[in-house]
Amino acid sequence: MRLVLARCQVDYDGRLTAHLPMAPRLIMVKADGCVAIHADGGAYKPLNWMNAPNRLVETDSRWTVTNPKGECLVITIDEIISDTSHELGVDPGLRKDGVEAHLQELLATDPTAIGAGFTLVRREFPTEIGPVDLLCRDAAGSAVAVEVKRRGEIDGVEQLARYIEFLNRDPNLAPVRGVFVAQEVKPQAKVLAGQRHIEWVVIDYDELRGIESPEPRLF
Amino acid sequence: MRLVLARCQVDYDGRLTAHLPMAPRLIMVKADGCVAIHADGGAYKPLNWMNAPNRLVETDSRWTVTNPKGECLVITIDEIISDTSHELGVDPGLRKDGVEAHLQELLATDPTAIGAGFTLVRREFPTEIGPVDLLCRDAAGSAVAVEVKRRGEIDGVEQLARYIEFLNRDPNLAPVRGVFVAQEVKPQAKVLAGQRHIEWVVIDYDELRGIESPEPRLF
DNA sequence: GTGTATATCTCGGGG
DNA sequence: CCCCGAGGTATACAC
Repeated sequence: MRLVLARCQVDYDGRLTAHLPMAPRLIMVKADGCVAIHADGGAYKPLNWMNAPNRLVETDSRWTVTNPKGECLVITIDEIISDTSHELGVDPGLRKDGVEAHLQELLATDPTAIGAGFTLVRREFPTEIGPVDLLCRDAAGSAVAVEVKRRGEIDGVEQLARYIEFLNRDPNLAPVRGVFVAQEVKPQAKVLAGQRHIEWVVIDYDELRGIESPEPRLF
Repeated sequence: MRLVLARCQVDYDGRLTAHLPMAPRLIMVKADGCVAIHADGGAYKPLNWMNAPNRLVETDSRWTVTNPKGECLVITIDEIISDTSHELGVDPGLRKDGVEAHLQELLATDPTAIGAGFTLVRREFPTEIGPVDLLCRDAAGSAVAVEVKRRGEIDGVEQLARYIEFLNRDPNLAPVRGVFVAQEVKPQAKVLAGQRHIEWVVIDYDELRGIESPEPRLF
């Protein structure tokens, strides 16, 4: 990883055009050739960047980064404050927990958290337009399509509505209920769900995890 | 901006839990207090990060970053390879051009670029499920909901269809036409638009800009 | 490669 | 403050 602190101006021309006036910034060049320009604020986003793969041509005062898609980043350097390189090696990678997949897994194990008497038919139940997260049967034996999200927004409701539309073509399933399950359901999503006759359930991830794998107790 | 190259292990507990095993990485601490951990690949995303505002407590071998939302990042440091700080000052900021907002603005100024005889009723016309980009009247006086995108994809058509569905409940507006406007409309979006009885128009951003603010000519 | 769904999305605007 | 939509979204994964 090469770290260059420099007073520089940056011009990007590609999916849009963008311009950064001359100022001191950090230029990061990583082992895979990608380039990012960071200001001294905002953890996440670089001001400008070019992802790998790309080609970096460097002269004294001008770096030109081009990629196969025809995008181009030009860094005009006024003054280099510091220029260092370090060998870091390949990162062993990140382990995550708590994402949607895990939520779906927990609900598959115990569908009663979605509705009393619910039983699981299948996870990732296939339809023509993609798999439904969970297909269940309710206490009365009716089919229920379940869409699981961490944050329930409007497009998730739309997605579930499409699945239900296709599932209802199967006479063995129709009529299919729809339940939208999330840790949080946005107001607009609730409105649209109402319109589409889709029910929604808010579940607590920590609680669900607690029920599924209760803390071992001494007594 | 402080740049620390170190062999470190990182544990995040907040919106999810995540773990990075011990390895050499770059730790970036910016002037606003935010922290980002970068590996030597992938321009854009840090492996782990904490956005401002937050509090950094530092001992020899352990940095603890906490924020008001209760998220927590712990960096366990095995060995510091390099630790430098630089004063960069506030960045003058990025100028962008070509984005959707500007497109919408141009079309609001001259809705005839969407359809002959079109007049603007309102930009960001509110509905229960969010604002429509433009509400117009066509030459015959019928209401037209317009969705503006840079790249017209399937979800943009869905979005417009939803708006129309809600607008049609208003007897002063119904029946509402829908026009999907973009610099480029993907084939799938065209197919769905056809199904939903939504028209689509491809507009040329440069041309539109030329019409709105023509180049001064010498003759 | 294209298309789809997710993200600790981030970021900015409007109520 | 929350809610919502855009992003040069990036990124992973299926087909």
